[in-house]
Amino acid sequence: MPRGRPREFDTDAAVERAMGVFWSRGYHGTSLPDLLAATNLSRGSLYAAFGDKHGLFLRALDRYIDDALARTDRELDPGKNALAGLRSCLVGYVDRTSGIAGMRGCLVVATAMELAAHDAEVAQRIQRFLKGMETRMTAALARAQAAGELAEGVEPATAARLLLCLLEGMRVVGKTAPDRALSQTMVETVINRLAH
Amino acid sequence: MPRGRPREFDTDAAVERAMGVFWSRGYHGTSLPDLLAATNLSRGSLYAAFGDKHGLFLRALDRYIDDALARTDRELDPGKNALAGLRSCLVGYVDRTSGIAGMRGCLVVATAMELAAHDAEVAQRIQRFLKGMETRMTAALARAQAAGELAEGVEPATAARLLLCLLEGMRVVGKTAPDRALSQTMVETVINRLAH
DNA sequence: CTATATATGGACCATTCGGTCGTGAAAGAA
DNA sequence: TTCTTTCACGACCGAATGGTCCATATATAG
Repeated sequence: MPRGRPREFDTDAAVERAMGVFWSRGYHGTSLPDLLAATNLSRGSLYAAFGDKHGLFLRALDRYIDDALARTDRELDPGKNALAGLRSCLVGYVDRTSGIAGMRGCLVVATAMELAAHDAEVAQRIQRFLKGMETRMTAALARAQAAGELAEGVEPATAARLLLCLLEGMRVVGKTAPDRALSQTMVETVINRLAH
Repeated sequence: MPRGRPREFDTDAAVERAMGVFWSRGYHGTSLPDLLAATNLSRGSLYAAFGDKHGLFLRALDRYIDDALARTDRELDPGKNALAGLRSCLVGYVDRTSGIAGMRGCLVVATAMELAAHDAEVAQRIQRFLKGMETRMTAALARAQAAGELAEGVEPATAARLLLCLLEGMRVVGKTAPDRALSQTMVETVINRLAH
């Protein structure tokens, strides 16, 4: 059994707060003082717990990706209707890419554009997220197809890639053009075209 | 008539080289020495010509956007068939988001994610690009519809927003998942669904 | 109690940041 | 020629960067 003073701060909470800072400022745009203020940690504690800025960033990115994939798993729960799940997934993105929420953007997309080309550890995580989303949507579309709910000639893999690009594109467009109504009808149109 | 030594360096060429650096490293990831090396300018010359780093960045961003919109104008030339123009536009994005080219990414998308939320001058330019792309595609779709080439129930404005999100999403996905074949069939599928 | 382990806060480090300035060379216009 | 303008080079600036270290306080285990 370990002796001595136990860890007093909540590591997960610190990661979550750091995630918020990286999310709104980007990796290079976030300074150590920014992170110290957000986490309420001292320099020594932060470096002892996470190694360095990059290590903390990876932790935050992992956290973000885990959350996003878990939410998608909930929305595309195989127990529920597949098409309804995809619809709620898309509608969720409409919410997250409209108005103020839309301007917050997406940590994965921002990180992909900022670091993926020069940072293999980051690139691998981005790939994990994108592949994860794509396979989940492919599976949901396949279930919809098996249930006879898909329109003629709709290939699950192809449609999943389309939805993936659509979702990530919404995050980009949502950064400055939060036209909620048009996004909403766009998503409905896509779903209606996919379904029969 | 002006007297004295004439300007010896090509301002536009310097902007273009700076654009390349910002493109691959991002705004915060690009240092003054990076820009000096890329442009072959001295510190004094660069500041005299562009004011500061931010000013040079805006010039580079404007240049990038102008180029992109001009290319789209060429592809969606009203003199040609509208649907064929849209197809070549999408195919061009497949090229630009696959393999090595895909990993280069897009300056507009990267800038939107990195700076748009905190920089009004940047946000306005991102909006100019997105609006410009959307209106051009809306117009092309309207021409296709007028020519009776569009499938039943396809609304130009809605479809244009869909294509806009699709294209920007391809830039994101292309950063790490350069699956050319799937992108290609996805684009073909979309066009075929749009057309009758 | 003592020993151990973990926190804090801040001093401190070398490096790099964006930005300013002055000197001197170079070249066209008068 | 002489004047004027623009360039390159590099020293220089204060501030901020990411990162290390240490003295101290505190709380638990033995």
